[in-house]
Amino acid sequence: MLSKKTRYSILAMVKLAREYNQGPVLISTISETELIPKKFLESILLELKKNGLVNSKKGKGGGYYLIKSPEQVNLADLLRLFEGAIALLPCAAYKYYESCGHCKDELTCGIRAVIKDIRDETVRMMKGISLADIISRETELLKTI
Amino acid sequence: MLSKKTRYSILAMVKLAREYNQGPVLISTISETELIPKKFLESILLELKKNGLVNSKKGKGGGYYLIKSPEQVNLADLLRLFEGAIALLPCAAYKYYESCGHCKDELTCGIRAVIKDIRDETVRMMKGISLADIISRETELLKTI
DNA sequence: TAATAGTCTACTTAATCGATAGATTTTATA
DNA sequence: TATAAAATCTATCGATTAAGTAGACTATTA
Repeated sequence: MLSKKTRYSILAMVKLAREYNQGPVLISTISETELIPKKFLESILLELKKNGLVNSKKGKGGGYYLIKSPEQVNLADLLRLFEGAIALLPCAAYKYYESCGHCKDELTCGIRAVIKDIRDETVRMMKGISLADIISRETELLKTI
Repeated sequence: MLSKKTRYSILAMVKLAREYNQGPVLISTISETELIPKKFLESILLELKKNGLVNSKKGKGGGYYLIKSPEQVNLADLLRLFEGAIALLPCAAYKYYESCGHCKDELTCGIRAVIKDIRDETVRMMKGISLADIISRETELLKTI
């Protein structure tokens, strides 16, 4: 289950994607439309900025905006930022690898092997989902009503 | 990332699967071979028992053993027991559904839609992985050395 | 009737999550 | 150039959960 922090970051990024190329969006606007506690959102946006996903403008007319286009931001990058590894076990992780310390030999560990399979498929799927995909999915679903 | 509890439960279940039909296995044996703190393991095994995955025998010659065959126990069941929902968001969960409280309409929420896709595929994979699969995977890997 | 082995109740400790408060810095514009 | 608007920084807080421990109790079997 994703942490609130990760959820809020997805909500905020989708919101910024909807306003892409329409100037900066206020923290308080995001906070109000997405129902995210403002102070908490502030720290999330700062972290997103530190990691090069968004940029900000201070002062009047300021706010936050996407650096890359909605097509270029995928779920895998976003999740890794706040959740760390995508794999279910550290020994099966790619970017956050750690030994599990339980099996005798990692290379022949059956548990690691199957968890790695799951991770590979999950990462493949997540990399294939961009902010633009989420938005277009939304408009598709609206048509079906 | 899986909790220690879930990891230990997988390790313990795979161990019991290896000893399937060879009589009960002592808690202390599992604790020692799998490097799991004994007292912690006790509570995990009790929970597995309460949920009908294992059974136990008290007194001399006692211990724990699998109720179902290693082919019949899959990762999805095991994970759900200790982690709760497999989905990354409660609104995308099947067995542990909860509203997220952020979108206006769940049925047209793009985030929920893509997270649900990921969940469906994850569950499909996990259901396809049994304790027997993990063990046979291990023997396969041993051949490649 | 001992020894064995699982069961139950109750803590504890540390870490993490989610959130808030308030002071500070930067910037646009009137 | 003063002022209002916004982001930024520092600090802290309470609640919850994760992980693990201690010890008494109960059931079984040789």
